[in-house]
Amino acid sequence: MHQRPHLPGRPTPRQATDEKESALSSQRPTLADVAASAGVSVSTASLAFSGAGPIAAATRQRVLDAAQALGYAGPNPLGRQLRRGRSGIVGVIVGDALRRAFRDPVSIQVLDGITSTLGPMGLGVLLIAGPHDPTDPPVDPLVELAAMDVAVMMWGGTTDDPVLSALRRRGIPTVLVEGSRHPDISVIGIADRAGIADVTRQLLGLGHTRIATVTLPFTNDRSEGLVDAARLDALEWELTRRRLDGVFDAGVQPVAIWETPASLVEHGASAARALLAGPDRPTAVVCQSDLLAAGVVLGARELGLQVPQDVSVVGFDGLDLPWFKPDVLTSVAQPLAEKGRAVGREVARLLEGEPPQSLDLPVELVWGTTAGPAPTV
Amino acid sequence: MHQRPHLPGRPTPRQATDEKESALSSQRPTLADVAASAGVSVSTASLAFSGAGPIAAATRQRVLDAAQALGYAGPNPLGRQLRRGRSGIVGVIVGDALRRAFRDPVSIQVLDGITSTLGPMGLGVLLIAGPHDPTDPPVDPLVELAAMDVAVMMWGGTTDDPVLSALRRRGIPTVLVEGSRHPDISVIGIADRAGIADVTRQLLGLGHTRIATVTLPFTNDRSEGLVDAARLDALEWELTRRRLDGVFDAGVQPVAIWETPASLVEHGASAARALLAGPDRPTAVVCQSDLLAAGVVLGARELGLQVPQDVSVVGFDGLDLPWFKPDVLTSVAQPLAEKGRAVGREVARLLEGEPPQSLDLPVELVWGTTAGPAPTV
DNA sequence: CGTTCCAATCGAATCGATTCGACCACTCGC
DNA sequence: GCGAGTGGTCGAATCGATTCGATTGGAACG
Repeated sequence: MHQRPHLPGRPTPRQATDEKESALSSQRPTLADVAASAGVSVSTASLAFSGAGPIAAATRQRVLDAAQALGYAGPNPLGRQLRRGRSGIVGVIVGDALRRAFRDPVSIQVLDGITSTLGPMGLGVLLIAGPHDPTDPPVDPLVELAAMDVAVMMWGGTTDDPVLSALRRRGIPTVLVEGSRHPDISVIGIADRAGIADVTRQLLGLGHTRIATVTLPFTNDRSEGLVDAARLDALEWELTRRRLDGVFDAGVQPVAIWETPASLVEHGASAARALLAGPDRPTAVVCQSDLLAAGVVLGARELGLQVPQDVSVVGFDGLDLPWFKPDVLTSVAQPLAEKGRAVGREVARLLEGEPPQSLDLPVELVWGTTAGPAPTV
Repeated sequence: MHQRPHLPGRPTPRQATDEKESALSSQRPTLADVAASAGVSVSTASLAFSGAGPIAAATRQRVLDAAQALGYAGPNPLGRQLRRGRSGIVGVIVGDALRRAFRDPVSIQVLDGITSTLGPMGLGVLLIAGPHDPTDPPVDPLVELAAMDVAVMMWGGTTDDPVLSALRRRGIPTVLVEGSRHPDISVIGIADRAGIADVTRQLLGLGHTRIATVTLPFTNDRSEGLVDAARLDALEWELTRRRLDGVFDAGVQPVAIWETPASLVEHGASAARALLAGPDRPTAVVCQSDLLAAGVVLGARELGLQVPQDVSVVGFDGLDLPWFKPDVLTSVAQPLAEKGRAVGREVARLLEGEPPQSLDLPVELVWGTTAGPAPTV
């Protein structure tokens, strides 16, 4: 693992200290080389690049020319970072393997909002996968080892999340997206519980009495199926619980609670196949995400049911799904990009040394074509 | 911008050098603090953490205990990185704003392959957006400034890409995904040209004579519509050209070439509306991606056409689109995750100091339900 | 009992920058 | 003509680790 031909990294430590520096200059040039070549001190050369301090235009140009001649592409970020005590990196931990996490447009849009806010601040996003494969270590080594000034956890997770405690141990300020309220941690959330309660009440107003609900995962173990009382007790994910509570808040006792292993169309479809096949099927299904809802609609159609004539379906997120056209999901829309931007702003605040501040964004009911009056039996 | 209350970063530079070190230890502890507290030298303390060298178990434990007591969470990555000359970071530049780039499952799956290969090697992925908004600077500042050991460009781009030259200037080894063959740069590609030629020949064999093709973007300017000779000359993206050449290779002169601004369902749909409305419509459409193909199918259905009875549609990528069920796109499947893994392996090679090595992965024809014999007129 | 050898430990150099305070000419104003 | 002020430059300390070579103590060996 050591004796490779010629690494870009550290070469042999025996540098010709008493030789002419530029003699064996196959190494990458440093600021010191540039300074020497320009005939100025290192500090002056630094000034030429950073612009932090007074410097004569001529000197500056001389340094820049020398840099050009030596093929020096600017100060080494590693040196700068060590000195500054900042890496300029924000670790973003997504709640799953990337290919699964990002099949959900929700994460993508939030991530886009985050990067577009952080970018102009000179911060980069380090992508870290969350816990997924049970054979993996519970926390990605990057969480323990990578340099980051702030961390963002893209899924609220549970309160005693090992990732969260690792970050805490390292003293890395953290922003939770849709987590549970935590005393000294920033949580950027949405009014999902109230939003779900609202849309559920609308369904009640339309005469629905047999209402089922299709939920996001309860825990990391990714199981699928009908939820009984025991399972309900085992619910760990705060997000799932909040949205479920929204249904309860409307005074509804669902005729069925179906847990899915991920927010994906196919899992909505299988939920539909299970829930809507029997004779006493529900007349409305409240889903905790739009992808699930879309899946339920597709599944219902497979069964020969019409939406919304035979069954109403509502989702959550307010996604724009081009392949769903001309139908439009009835859904509780959350401001996805704004959520990302809010995260970005909170990251900035933390970097400034401000205390954590949580925030709840509003949601908005979007009445589409997938929900309507309960069928008259 | 300077006088904030208490930053996590560098505080006041006036440290009590002649004081007791642990006196005003509100600062984060360093390895030196731990060493002092454990009564060993800094080098020994380092050994206790890195395990690189012989150390007595008892000593090691003493250091670890001291660290625990001080709340020292392990060596500061910044110091380590500077010393090692490596940041452990791989910059991945996606070809667009994240929200657009990642609406395409192709990028996501490749990215997943990359991270899952890089992760076990202790490397992290720094996400960098490619050029998208024309008002933005042509290269993201991160490309110029961020610390990275290797860069991956997720879209081949053009040969004289400004991002590529910036990386070159910085001397950062680079891996191109689906780029044009470059002498001293690693390119991980697929046999897309041959694959498209193959599927096009199949269409010929099925009696199709009027074949149109729907392409990926020609340039960064994101225009949409029929391509004339002038526009064909302006084609910059190598990827688009290769797949187009595949059609030509089969001896087909397309009755229409339609350029889309991105690989998205809706752009496929508008292509269909434009291409399939007239009386002399093509009987087959070759699309450069599956999302485009799916869009074409949906668009065709909107026009009242049946697929594949009235028009055959083939795609490229071999995606699994749950919402497209029970239909299955006829497509040229590429090994997406394997592509990502190949990128990861090549990154590893470059880090070892090996010379760049390019690679072409095979594709496989998947015959689905969206292509069939040409309609008998 | 004197060597030899090895494991364990330490000191010091080093990575590549930033930044503070000192210093040196100048110019300006009186 | 002299002190104050200032723009420009430099030296040196510093960030937090890693690592090489030297040193030490004790066990094994002849």
